[in-house]
Amino acid sequence: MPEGSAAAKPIRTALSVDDGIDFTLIELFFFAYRDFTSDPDQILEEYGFGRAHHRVLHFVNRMPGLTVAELLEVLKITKQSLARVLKQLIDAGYVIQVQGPKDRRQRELYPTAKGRTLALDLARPQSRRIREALRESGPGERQAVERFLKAMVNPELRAQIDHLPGGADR
Amino acid sequence: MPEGSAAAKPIRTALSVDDGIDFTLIELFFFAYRDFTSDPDQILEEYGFGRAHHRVLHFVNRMPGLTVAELLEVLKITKQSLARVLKQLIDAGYVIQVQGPKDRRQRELYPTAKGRTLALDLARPQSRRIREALRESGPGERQAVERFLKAMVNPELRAQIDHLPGGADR
DNA sequence: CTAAATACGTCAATAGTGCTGACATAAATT
DNA sequence: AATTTATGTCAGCACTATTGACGTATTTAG
Repeated sequence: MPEGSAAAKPIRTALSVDDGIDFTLIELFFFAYRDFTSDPDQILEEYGFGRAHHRVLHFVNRMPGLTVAELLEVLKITKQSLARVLKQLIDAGYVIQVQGPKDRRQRELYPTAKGRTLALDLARPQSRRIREALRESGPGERQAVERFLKAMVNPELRAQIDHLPGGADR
Repeated sequence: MPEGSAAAKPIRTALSVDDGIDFTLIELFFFAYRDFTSDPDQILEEYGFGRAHHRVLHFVNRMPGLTVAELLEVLKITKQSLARVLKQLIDAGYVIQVQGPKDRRQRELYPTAKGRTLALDLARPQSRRIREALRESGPGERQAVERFLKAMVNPELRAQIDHLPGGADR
């Protein structure tokens, strides 16, 4: 028997749904998300920002006054990862920090008018894409998609999502 | 009037669905995709591989014999981005190159047995997550999700998706 | 048959985003 | 007064992606 890498033979048959894996949804999810994020990516490029800036700006607009620690919890990144991105958004005037009223160690994060505008500009094409994807589909389809996506999220995080304003609860 | 960044005031109201944007699905899509990719990420770490390796290995298994140019077309990345990742997969014995039978400049890419096994190991938890998300949902829900995700993909790319084996057509 | 185009590989530099570890400061808590 | 907490920051590293440039083998066109 050939041991090691010397004589590995090519497998010529394609992996398919017959192998018991849901490749259809796995791949659709990949392609759909890629195109979904390409909309804001184009706009961000003009500002010299990336996806990380988008996410921070998004949640600061959706949860104004959240603290740095809360933002880290939502994004599930480290404070060092957040630091650069947040500093750039603050320096460029899209986000402001306000000292916490009760605990003065905390920095509450708020969007500026400029930050609010950009957040909306970034969200609009994504919302449009969703709207068009749901056009000519019954009301049940939207509910089905919502239920599915929520069920794809780790259970521990679903509660967090429900607390967003006008968000996934309703 | 304050000009510039000096006196920007914090906006304290939250952006919500009332602003005409579908934040519900935007955020669900974000959280769902993040958790969806976290499953294989854990396995990849043990191998010293990243998401880029996963994508290459995935499509080589789904479309055995595809050329480098075709792979670039599917992934929409540059050959320089692919190079390192592909070389590592080849050196580690997960993928083999075979000279094209008609055009000898081409390199057809095939998985090895080892590559096939890893691809399946990576796909399994993702497929399981999808299956559980669709549990206790009627057959219409799956179809609704499939239609939605496909409609989220840029129109030019939908044809490509339909050509995957046992894939998004049927 | 020679010249141009094509498929692929590779070197070098850069950007964006994430990580760990270490250390500092101010404010709250014990 | 000592400790913990919330935040900031410095330094270094990893992964993935980019552009630009150049080289080689092979195919195609003139």
